[in-house]
Amino acid sequence: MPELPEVETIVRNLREPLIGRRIIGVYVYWPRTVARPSVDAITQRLPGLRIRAIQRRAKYLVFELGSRSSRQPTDYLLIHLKMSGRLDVVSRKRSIDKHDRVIFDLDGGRQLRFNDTRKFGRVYLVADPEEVTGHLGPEPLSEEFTLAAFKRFIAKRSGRLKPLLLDQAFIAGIGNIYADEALWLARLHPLRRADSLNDTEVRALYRGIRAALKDGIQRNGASIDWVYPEGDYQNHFRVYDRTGEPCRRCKQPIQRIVIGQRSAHFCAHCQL
DNA sequence: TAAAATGTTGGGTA
DNA sequence: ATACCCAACATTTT
Repeated sequence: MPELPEVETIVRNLREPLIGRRIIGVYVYWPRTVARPSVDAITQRLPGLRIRAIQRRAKYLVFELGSRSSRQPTDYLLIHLKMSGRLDVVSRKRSIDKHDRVIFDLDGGRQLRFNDTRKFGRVYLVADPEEVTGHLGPEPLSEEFTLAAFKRFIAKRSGRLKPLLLDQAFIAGIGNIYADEALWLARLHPLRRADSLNDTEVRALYRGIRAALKDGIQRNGASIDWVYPEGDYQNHFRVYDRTGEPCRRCKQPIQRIVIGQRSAHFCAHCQL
């Protein structure tokens, strides 16, 4: 479900209740949710570790864990929510939900519950987050992601823009909503070829990507269903989920086509 | 009922 | 190596 802005919002909201808490137990209800090292390993290794910091890399949540003696090597718990993953901090007295997959029991009486209807989400316990995130492209909102850097990356590609934006090895964190929104902002058609863009269009795409993601974060992400309730960006979509509705620039109806097994929404009149 | 859903990966083809 | 298609993962909602 969530893309970069939603995960960023989730991370910001989890810091207050979780940082400083100690994990005292782990319960796994759907073993395949534990990607690595194994169910046995996480249930044995996590208890006793304290949550030192929570960061985001692309769509991954990265929990930095440490024990009391700070000389011990740090462990990292990574969580990818995929399509329907949710993280709830609740009292341990709360009844277990049908879709709770992994529960982290914390000191202080509360629990972090990884709830995931479709079971696509995964947790990883690793010594180095790069083991999981090493293949990802640059963070689009980082300082290193300059226009000059973007020009270098896109110069190596030739495919259609929509799948390219969804390619996490090209840029990390963009999903179906923000890809469509970025292309509308850039006035570029989702089927345009990366190697057909002139300098002005590359710059427009760079700005569109950053603007869409920043706008999403500012509005706490997008909430389309029960999975992620706290956002407001869904009320500001320009194209996503607006098939047939008027383009906010030219009033022509928004089109929906399928590209690479995913829906793409765009304005055929002002995206060329 | 069929289709679609904010995601990723692996296999096969060209 | 890159591009692109399909299937798989699994469940709920429209």
